Amino acid sequence: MDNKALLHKHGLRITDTRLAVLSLLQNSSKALSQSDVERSLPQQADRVTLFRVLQAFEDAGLAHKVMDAHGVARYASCAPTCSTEQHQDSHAHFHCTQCGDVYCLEDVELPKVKVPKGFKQQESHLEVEGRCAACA
Amino acid sequence: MDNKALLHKHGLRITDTRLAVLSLLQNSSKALSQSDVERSLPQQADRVTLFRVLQAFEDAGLAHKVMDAHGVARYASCAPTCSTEQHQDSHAHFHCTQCGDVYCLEDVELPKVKVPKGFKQQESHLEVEGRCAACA
DNA sequence: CAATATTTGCAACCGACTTGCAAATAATGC
DNA sequence: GCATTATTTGCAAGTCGGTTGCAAATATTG
Repeated sequence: MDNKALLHKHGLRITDTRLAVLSLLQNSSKALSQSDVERSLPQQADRVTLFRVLQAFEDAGLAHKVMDAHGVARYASCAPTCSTEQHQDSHAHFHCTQCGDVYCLEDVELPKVKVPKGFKQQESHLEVEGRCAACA
Repeated sequence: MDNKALLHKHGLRITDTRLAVLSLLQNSSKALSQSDVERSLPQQADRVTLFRVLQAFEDAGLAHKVMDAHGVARYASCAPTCSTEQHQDSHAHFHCTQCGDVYCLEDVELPKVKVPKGFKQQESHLEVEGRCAACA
């Protein structure tokens, strides 16, 4: 399925910016921040637009958001099984504490955890911190 | 050991603000953001001072920092075994995606993870997301 | 109590995030 | 293809957390 169909399937209108951001995410090995996207985008687009595009992707289940070590949001394209209702996101992430880059790691089996009474568990991920190859 | 001695042991001068922030962290079941601290502090203190106090605590191994679901730094007092060189922080945290509160969970055994060549692993923690009792 | 090193408060700045609103544009039906 | 409608975009502007430089206040030491 091409990306136009993918956008349509998730109820989003097809625009140049959305198509470009979507392929950017799909072709990246790392999770990208909004300013990463802004810098790498072939065309130029307003920051607010990029903010809303990424937000729309997350809401639509096209991307998920992960906070980097500096508290900045980064986005990575979702597995095809993600939907609006249920993000499939139980993998592990590596966070470089120096440059802030976030990498998806191989899937690992996460331990089950007890939460206090009344708490609702949704998803969980393992966060590994350290230095990436470039910063180590 | 009282908190004055604790500060001294970690190489920090004893000030009213530091003592107050330290007990605040020790008596909280949740990790506190800088503005949480500012609001809960019996005395008033400049936000820059609180920023630096929390930063000093982290550097000294008196508190650790964890990012909440909104990318805001939150601090929790360290186990007595923490030091400047090595934070003991392999437990799990619960992040409420609505109010942003962060709770420490019981210790769990974390799975070992392979990281790409050249990457240096430092610490890792399990992040469980969902809604806390108040928000669910 | 004096000398010194640290800590504090203030002003000020940065970057990420966010909203309201009007203009531009994609989708829909004819 | 064209008009209508609902969405998306860009701009202005504001919020908030994080951060630094510097001078005044304060803790420690002898």
